Amino acid sequence: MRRKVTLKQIAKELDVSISTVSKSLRDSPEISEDTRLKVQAFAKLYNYKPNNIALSLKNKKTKTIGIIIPEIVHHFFATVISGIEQVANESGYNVIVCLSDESFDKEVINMEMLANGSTDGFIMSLSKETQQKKDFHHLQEVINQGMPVVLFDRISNDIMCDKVIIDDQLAAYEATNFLISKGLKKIALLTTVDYVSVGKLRTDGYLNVLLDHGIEVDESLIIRIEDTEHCDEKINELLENKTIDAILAVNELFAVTAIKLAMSKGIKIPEDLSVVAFTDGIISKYSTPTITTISQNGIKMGRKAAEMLINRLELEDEDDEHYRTEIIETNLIIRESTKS
Amino acid sequence: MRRKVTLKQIAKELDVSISTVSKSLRDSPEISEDTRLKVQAFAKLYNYKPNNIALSLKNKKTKTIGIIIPEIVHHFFATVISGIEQVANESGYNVIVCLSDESFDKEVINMEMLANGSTDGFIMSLSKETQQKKDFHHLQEVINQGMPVVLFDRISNDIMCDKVIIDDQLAAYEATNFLISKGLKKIALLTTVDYVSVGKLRTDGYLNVLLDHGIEVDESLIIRIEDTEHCDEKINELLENKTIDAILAVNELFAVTAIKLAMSKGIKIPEDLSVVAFTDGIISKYSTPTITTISQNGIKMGRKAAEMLINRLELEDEDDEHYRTEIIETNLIIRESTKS
DNA sequence: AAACCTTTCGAAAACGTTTTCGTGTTGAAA
DNA sequence: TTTCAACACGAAAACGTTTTCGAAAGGTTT
Repeated sequence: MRRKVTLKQIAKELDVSISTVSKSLRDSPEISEDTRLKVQAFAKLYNYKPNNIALSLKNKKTKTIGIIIPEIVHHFFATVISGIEQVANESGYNVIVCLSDESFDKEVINMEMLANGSTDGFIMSLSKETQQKKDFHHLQEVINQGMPVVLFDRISNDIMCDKVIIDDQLAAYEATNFLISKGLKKIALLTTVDYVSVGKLRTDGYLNVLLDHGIEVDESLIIRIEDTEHCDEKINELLENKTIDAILAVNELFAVTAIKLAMSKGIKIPEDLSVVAFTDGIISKYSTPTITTISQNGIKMGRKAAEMLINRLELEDEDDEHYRTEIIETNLIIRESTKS
Repeated sequence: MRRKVTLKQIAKELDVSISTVSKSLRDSPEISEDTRLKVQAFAKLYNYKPNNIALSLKNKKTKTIGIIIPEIVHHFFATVISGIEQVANESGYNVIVCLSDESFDKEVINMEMLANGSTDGFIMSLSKETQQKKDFHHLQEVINQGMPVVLFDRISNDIMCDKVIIDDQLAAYEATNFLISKGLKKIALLTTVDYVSVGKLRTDGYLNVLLDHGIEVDESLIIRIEDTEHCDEKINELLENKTIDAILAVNELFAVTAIKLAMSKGIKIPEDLSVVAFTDGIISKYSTPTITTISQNGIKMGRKAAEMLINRLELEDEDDEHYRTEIIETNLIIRESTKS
């Protein structure tokens, strides 16, 4: 068990000062070639690598990005992390991941843990509970301390910081418009409860397009699903009591569940019922039929978020109070679940 | 912008020494109640929290676990991280995630980065390239330095450390046995190239069960798929040239692809062809038909790995050279893709 | 020989903690 | 009054770096 070697140990071995060793390894011109080479050779032999913690303490920079997301077992969030990690890696940053499990308290705890020196900044997506409570003091605190924060997907307009989102409202509008253009009129919406920011926006887009086409909104076609447990039940209710042409679902799970239930009732997809879902993930690509989706490029979202954060970290301009909101374009990926 | 307050600042404000402040906050009996309360009140007012980096440097412990996995956009790995994070969180540890992208070099770089003080130990799953090259010097180095390492899923017997796996061979044996018990004989195997440890083991299990039942092994029924690009092609070839009863696939993707291709050829599942897949993920649960799988509980695997690592970290027994290999039980989840 | 410059190195501070040890003050016991 | 313990606090080291500044040694210029 050969423990890591430090500058001090090298200095002692070679009978020089710590400063000399440090300078030698950083190729300082202050040091004669003789000693420089000697030190470098010795350091290489013992595989010296500077201690990151000591560097962090000295430089007041950790080269680490904190990511706080509701959950990781969710394809979209996994792709975002992947995107973040890509550009973080390119710039010599590490990422430390914390999960809030959709809990406000866990979000706060994690944030406070990481804020005490562990990271240089945050990239996060708000938990459901946080969005519901509208309590953002933990974010505000961190921002006030001068740590940059980038929010993505589940954001809040109450927080002044950089953001990266998709235009949920527009995407919902266009997707619904696509269905209407196929001659479909009775379009149901499977969405979440309104306090989830993206659910609300997608619902708004759906409502707007109906309005613009002079289609009367039938509130009973809008199903707000709180938790996935009651998903089946509520969708069943819809399918049995209403005759509908099409479904817009705010996520893959709602869509695939609806398709399965419909097919089991003898409803043909897409002949009798067209389905479009948000979030282009694994399920849509591999289910039968494959599902037409609104792509929500998580990789790109993660990359952009990381770029914005690192940009702010490297810019020592301190307080550039000009926050940006980047919008990642979506596009409709047409597959088998919609009429052609 | 109110920066974080330090002991030194509090000491200056209150006109006491740094030590007094530190001791007061840690409720040391050395300090009089007067000053103790005064300091604590002041600290609370300014929301003092000790700096993690400074603590790490002092204690030579970071309370951070390094996770290095091939990729995160993969349901199984995401669940493992989730499991790790659960117990890490319970014990006050953070996790820092690095992705190797199946590349040996990235694995080495990430490991060296984290090994220089950033983490107390590692939990990892080897990249394909690493398993192919059989070069584990980076792992050995870290272990020699006294940092504990726990390998999961993609492991190597050449490395002496704690491990947590499923019994791939047994699971493959039992799954194939299940197919045979349904009267199926011509069972194809969709597997990976042999250097992927789990692929090899699953193949072995498949071979053993055929041997035990006196079924002749038809090498042309064993399809070794290197990259997912040629997946379709190779499976098509199999379906067209051979008549088979059943398929055992070493992952969900191979299984769902095979099912789709088979159905497009008019082959009925499960009447004409039964399919069993390794890794119980999202796809199997939501595809049509749903797929019978061998559950590989990622959460449990992650939890166990984290427990083993933290155990070693907290045990200051130093070198307990007695390494364990934990086996997570699997079970067959029977769904629609197999005959009943 | 005096003054000065260059080269080469070391001492020390700094980052923010914790902890050991020393020390001054007070009160009580001798 | 002296002695001693208890109490309350501060100085300093330590963790591992980097960097500023000072200084010794040697050589060069007047």
